[in-house]
Amino acid sequence: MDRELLLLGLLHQGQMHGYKLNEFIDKTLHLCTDLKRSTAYFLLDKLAKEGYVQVATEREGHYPERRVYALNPAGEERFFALLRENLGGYEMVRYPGDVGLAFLHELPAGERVALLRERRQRVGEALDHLRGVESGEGSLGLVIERNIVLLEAEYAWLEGALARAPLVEALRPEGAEDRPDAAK
Amino acid sequence: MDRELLLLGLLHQGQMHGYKLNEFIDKTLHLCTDLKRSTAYFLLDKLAKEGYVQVATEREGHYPERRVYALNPAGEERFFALLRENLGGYEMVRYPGDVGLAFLHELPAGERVALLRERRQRVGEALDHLRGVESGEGSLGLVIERNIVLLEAEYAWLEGALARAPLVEALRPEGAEDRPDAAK
DNA sequence: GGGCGCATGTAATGAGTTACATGATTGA
DNA sequence: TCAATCATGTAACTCATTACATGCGCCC
Repeated sequence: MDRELLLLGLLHQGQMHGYKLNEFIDKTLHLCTDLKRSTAYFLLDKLAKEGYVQVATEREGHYPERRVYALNPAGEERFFALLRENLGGYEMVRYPGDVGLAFLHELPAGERVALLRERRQRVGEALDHLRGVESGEGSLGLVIERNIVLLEAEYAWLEGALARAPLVEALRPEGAEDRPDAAK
Repeated sequence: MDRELLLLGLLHQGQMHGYKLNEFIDKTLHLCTDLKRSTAYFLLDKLAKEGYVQVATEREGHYPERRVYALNPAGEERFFALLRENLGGYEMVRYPGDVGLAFLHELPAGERVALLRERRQRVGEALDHLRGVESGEGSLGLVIERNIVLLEAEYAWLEGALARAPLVEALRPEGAEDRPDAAK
């Protein structure tokens, strides 16, 4: 649903053809979505079928024909409905990294520290990258800011976890080997 | 892939049949996964076909037959491989809520504040819920802790955004109405 | 005797991705 | 002339979910 919100939102700023839209998403919105080209084309057609956008074909010079999508009143309404739903709610996100954490105690202390350090490194890289992105227009700055804050929290937590890493030793099931994989 | 890691990890603590496994996931692991019953059964069979787990059927009393899954050496190896991959890496998560934020400027200031407050409320509720969960055994405490930290960061950021909300006014495109939806 | 718990599955559906197909134009 | 850009799409596939089907045992 957030993908449709994204498309409706972009069209709300002004009509556009699919290619331009995809370009814009790839270049400046890769932060808040990973919507793929084919999916965008598909969803645009879907939105057209559902009566939220009007389609017109145009051509410039001898380039291939373009399908230009524009929001109609129903689409406008839908946009604001989805926007309000999105902003007013919060759905808990699942971090795949949590699964690994849940089994951290299965590894020997040395490796635990090494792997968490590696993760911290990756988080640091992502953070550096994000800090290098300039905010652009609209509320995009908010999105960047929020992601930075969240990554910083992630980083800080990893720091703390690393500092306490040896203490987690106590959590290991008794009788566990120090190199469980080498036990073959 | 993290779903398979989860199953392998659970089986690493000891053999189990599907029903028990699902029960455990529903009861104590709903924090780090949303793996569904059918999916678990399916994946267990898949892991068996791929040669990572052995299956045996047993029955207790006159209850339905159970399929008991147990890790074999290949599965053990796979578990540690996936675990290392998971812990050592970090993949950027996409928050659906970011899409809404990216279009925040399309709403009148009053509504922006109201909606962000609502979101903050939801985050607060999730936080309260998480704080009430006791950590249990293994490294599960880490997962809970991390999720609390991240939610706190989310909450704090929303506080900040709310405090600055009127300032975002300047970001709105010139000529925008104050109630864009009512403009019909 | 009726409903819940035990225990496993299948079938249909959906959302999204990957890979592929097409064909003209522009620039090196 | 070779590659990249412009522009759109289809088909096959993966992954996961929902809903449904089954059937015995246990307890009230």
